[in-house]
Amino acid sequence: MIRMRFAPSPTGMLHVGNARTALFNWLWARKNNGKFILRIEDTDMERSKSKWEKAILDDLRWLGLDWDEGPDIGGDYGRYRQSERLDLYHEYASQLVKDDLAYPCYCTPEELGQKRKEQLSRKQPLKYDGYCSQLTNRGRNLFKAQGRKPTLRFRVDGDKLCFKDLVKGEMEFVLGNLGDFIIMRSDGWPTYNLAAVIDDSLMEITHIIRGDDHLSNTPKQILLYKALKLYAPVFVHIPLICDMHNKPLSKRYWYSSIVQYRQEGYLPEALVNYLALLGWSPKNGREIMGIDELIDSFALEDISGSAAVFDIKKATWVNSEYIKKLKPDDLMSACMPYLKSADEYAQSLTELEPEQLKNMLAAIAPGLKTLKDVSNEAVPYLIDSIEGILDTQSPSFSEKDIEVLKAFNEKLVSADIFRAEDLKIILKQLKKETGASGRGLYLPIRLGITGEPHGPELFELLPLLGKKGCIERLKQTFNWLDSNAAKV
RNA sequence: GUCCCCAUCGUCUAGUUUGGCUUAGGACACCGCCCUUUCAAGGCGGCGACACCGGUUCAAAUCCGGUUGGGGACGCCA
Repeated sequence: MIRMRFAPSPTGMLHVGNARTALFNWLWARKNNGKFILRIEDTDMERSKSKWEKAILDDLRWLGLDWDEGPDIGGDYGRYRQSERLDLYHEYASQLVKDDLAYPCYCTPEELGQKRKEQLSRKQPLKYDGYCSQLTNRGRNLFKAQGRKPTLRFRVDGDKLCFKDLVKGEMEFVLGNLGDFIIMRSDGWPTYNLAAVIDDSLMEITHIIRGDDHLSNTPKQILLYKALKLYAPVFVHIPLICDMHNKPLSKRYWYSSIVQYRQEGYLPEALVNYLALLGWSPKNGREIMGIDELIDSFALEDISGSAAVFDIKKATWVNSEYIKKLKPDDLMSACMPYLKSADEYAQSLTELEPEQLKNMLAAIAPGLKTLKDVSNEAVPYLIDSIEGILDTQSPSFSEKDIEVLKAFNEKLVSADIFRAEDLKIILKQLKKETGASGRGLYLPIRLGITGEPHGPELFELLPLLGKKGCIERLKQTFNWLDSNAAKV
């Protein structure tokens, strides 16, 4: 049974990088009919907040990355918050002390900082000098008498350590430049390395897919697995995601946290699709892939070894592809929240007849990059009054344009029915009578009816507005022109 | 300072394991054309890369060494 995990620390929003890590783990679990476990690594009491845990869970759900075991639903492998597993860490840590594989260290953070500074200025490798590893009982008692609370350090022993990483290949680390490291804090809480090792082993995690910033932690962890006689998982270190300056993605950019994508109108399936393409690509070269296809073609051997730059333009393109594929009903319900939270124009759309709104949205869908665009794209075509738009857009009409508009208005008034075919005939006649064609014909009509120079196909739009709607809008435009004579 | 990772178009990448099939393929972006008697959408096309130096070889993007560049780790963060 393949058991994968995602183990975020609740110290902030779910980021794009973490989301991709979660996704890869999830994909591998689902592909192998394995389990996907969510574990909260909240051993940093200072920074961990339950509101962040909640936010992360929300984002994962939104992305569609569901878990089989986790803090909210439990599971057969015990508690899923590290803060609730303290007894386990103590148990294993005291075992290490008993075996003399770990020892109490009384150095204070200040002293350690000082030592580090000196090593740096002497251009020496940065590592713990092992001072407390030599401590006699008397020395220990002396520190205790001072009221110092010790940390626990793991004794690093041996000359080198090898392991295989599924992406990076055979790894070899020289242990000589690794100092004894802290596994238990002076306040009795474990550090990341200890807690993660114990949990991954007890939870029988088979593969760990994580960012390659953890690559140099891995030797420490393997040392711990060995010392604790615990089973170690397979390591898969994936490259980081960078911004356009080639720095690991930071919160500096709005698009680095997942929650932003909800607000900006990205579809979760689209984001998942794009994220999957960052550092991985399928053998067949396909790019737009639904979740099932993603699961089907995902393979660890196709993960790239080099860092990827997050390209918001491509992410947006993927999103627009997904919007185009939406069925009218789904499109409408997907757009609704964005219409409701937009300005009053957009809100008035939500009161339209569902059928009419659906048709309108379908007409503008091909031009949407994000769902949020819907308010900008749709409003000008759907509201009854375009006076506000005319005031803000202030389109300019030539004399010829106005002539065309007036002629168009007359044709409309005398038109029997008004469908796309009727419109075509009307325009044909208009062209003949006014001599206007192409841009000279279409643009004034678009402006006169919508106030905007861009928008969906007129042949779809105008029939939806209806004869009455078009005439009403033209009337508004004529009025606007009269009161803005200077602009004509 | 020490250790580790990475290096193909502006970006994501294919090709690298098993050297020739590659005038290095695809996608985004950009540009142009076509379609639609408009914009967008759509179709077609263009631009555009093997970081550098050496070695091995009949042959190297592909193997080896070095250089440079970028990133990571060295924390009582994860």
